[in-house]
Amino acid sequence: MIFEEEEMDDKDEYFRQLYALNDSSDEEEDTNNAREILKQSSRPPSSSFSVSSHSFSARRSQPSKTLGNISAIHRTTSAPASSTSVVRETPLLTRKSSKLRYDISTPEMNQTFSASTPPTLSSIPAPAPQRSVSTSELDTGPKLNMVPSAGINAMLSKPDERKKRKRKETPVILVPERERIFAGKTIFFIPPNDKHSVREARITNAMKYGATWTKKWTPDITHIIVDKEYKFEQIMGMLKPLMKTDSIPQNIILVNDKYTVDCIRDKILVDETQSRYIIRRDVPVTEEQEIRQPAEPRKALRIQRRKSKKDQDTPDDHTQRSEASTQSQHPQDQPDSSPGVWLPTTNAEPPVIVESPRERSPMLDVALGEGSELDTAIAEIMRFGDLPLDDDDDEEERPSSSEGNTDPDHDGSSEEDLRPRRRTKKRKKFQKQGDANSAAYVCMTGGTGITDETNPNRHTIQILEKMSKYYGRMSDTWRELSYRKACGTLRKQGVWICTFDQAFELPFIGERIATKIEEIAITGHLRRLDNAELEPEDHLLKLFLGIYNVGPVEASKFIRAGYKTLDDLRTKARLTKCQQIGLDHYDDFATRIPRDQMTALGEIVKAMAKPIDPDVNPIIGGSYRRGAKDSGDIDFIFTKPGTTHAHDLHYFLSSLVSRLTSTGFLTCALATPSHRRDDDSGSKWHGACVLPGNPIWRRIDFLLVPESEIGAALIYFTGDDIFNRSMRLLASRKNMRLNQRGLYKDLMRGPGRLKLNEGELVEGSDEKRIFEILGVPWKKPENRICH
DNA sequence: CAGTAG
DNA sequence: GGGCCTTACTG
DNA sequence: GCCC
Repeated sequence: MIFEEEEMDDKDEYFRQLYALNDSSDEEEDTNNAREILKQSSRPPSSSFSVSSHSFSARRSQPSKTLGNISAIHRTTSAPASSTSVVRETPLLTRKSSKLRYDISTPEMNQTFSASTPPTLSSIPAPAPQRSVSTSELDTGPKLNMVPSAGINAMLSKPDERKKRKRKETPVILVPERERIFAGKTIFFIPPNDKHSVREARITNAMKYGATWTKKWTPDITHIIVDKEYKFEQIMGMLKPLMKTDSIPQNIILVNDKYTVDCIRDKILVDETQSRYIIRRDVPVTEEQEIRQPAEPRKALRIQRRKSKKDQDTPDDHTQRSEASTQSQHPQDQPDSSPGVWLPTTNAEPPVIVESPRERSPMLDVALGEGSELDTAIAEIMRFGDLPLDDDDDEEERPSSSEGNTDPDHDGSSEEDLRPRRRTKKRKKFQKQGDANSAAYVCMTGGTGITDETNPNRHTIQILEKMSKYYGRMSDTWRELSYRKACGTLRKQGVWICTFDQAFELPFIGERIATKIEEIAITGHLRRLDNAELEPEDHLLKLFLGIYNVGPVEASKFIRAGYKTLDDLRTKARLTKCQQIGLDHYDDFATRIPRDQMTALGEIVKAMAKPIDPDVNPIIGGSYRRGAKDSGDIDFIFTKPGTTHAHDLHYFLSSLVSRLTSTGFLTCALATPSHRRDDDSGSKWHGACVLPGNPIWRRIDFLLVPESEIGAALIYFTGDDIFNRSMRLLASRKNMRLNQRGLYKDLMRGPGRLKLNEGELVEGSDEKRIFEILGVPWKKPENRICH
């Protein structure tokens, strides 16, 4: 499988070509594709909600930090396995190892990659690239075809420009032609991506042995290889929309993930009808039974938990109920119409797992360390798969796993295995010190810089965000908050979260949201939301809430008053001045500001500020500082060296406002420091502005910040608000207080965190110091996106 | 004070 | 069972 | 809704 010495020169180019192929099938595409599949499933397989990956929870619930799990890796690496000694799984191990910078025992591979593997951080997508994914792109998505040797030879003859492309994938090295057992075979993997390290290895291996890997449904598919956690019904739910038939064509071999491994081991296309390759069916359960068919005792607790609380909801219990009812579908609803053809033995018992040591279990654990470690860790996990592939044999590895613990918490390791599931895990994993559990503070982990465009969970996030907004409209503050936090968690995941178990393990995702995540992953949408947005009042609420200075209370009043349109409000409703403006420019304020316009607005203000006081330093905060590609409004922070009070800058603000107003840049004032309290509190100015040549009014905020408070102010006005709130909560748990002016210590709080004194100012001017003092790993603005 | 916004 | 950020401004 |  390794090239001869004389071929080495060409190898780089060969790799380059392969990389090109791999790259083109990167991230967004395959996850998108995967989702497309699910999305097209008009009706989720009834069993879908009972599918869970036990293996996953099993592995995930182990407290060890996989990234630090050296021993496990080595063990696997050095244990060639009895039954699987065949295939060289080295690519996987090598890949992991190189990423993790562990030395491993595969010299030739090492030499190939250790030097060229880019630093982990470089694999984080740039914050702002706007890579839009079009469906056409998907449809025409390149297909990896490693088969034609002529093409390969052609590739091999271009040794130049080898450095142009960054290597990010393990190259596929074809075995000698006669050994290519999969030559001419086109394989469709489920899930149709290589985001999971083990699946990736499987795909790579298959390609090494001549397979063509396709991510989209094509007529020439010969094999479908399914990850073992998928049940038959679930697969059919995914495939039917693709195939446009109710059954899998007879010429297609559908088998589980053992198949390719065995084929490669035996160097032959093994008999696919063996029971060990059969995709399991869901064991039918009665309605009364737990939806998630417990297959392991470990699950018992969760089941109990799921059953337990049937809510004390007030605002939306009707929908809650409907939601619950829709969930209890019966697996047997699912028509057994599914084809028997490809299933050699219908309803065969799940094959006994014979295999033992396979590829090492993927490192799915979100090792959320702290400090710079965090980003590295996140970068690491981003490469790994989205689904558990291993189970069964994971258990044994556990003890050793817990030793290679890179996590900051060294305490309480005793309880880990006793504590069932995530209680243990979440706490262990994120806990940092006694008083402040990091899991509760998003600010500890921040964002990853994974952009919306490339995030494998972006579709889920979109829907959950809609849920959040829906609850916001319903004035259900806390559910709104919960959903936003859950979105923040998902946003940080580099892998597609598509099962309940996966989701449930994550911070801020409880059973209810986890259930929804799975539903979204499988069906592509959320019935709860579909219903919610059908509510007639919701439409109006959404409409009225779009008005600046109209919140849930006002909007509800409008609705109760019988207003149906914005025109109704214009003509009939009594509005405040600000609301009037908000209404007049309803569409304007709803329009996002592209980043280049943000910059342009910034230049105008800066140009105006300069002559007033060249020492004043204008900073654009908000989402712009976080690197957003567009923003809802523009925030300016004005600070000046030597200042200690906002008052020191009042002259500047009034001059600036007056000048900008006279040029027509500022179009109105919405909230300005009225000196009703004549302390120097008036430090902010809200209004609207226009970019010359553009009629759209934009919301603009000015904030005066003395130099002594600039650090705290930057934090505050950079946000995002979830990040801020979490940071402040963390501060308060440490008997401190964080606001836009500074970080204060020795704060006394009474019952209900009631503030008893002001506390003593510890830091206000240095943004990083505030992070430090709070024990929060420094986050660049673009990594503070938490909602 | 409630409501809204940041 | 209770907390869930904190401050500023408006009317 | 999640977390303690």
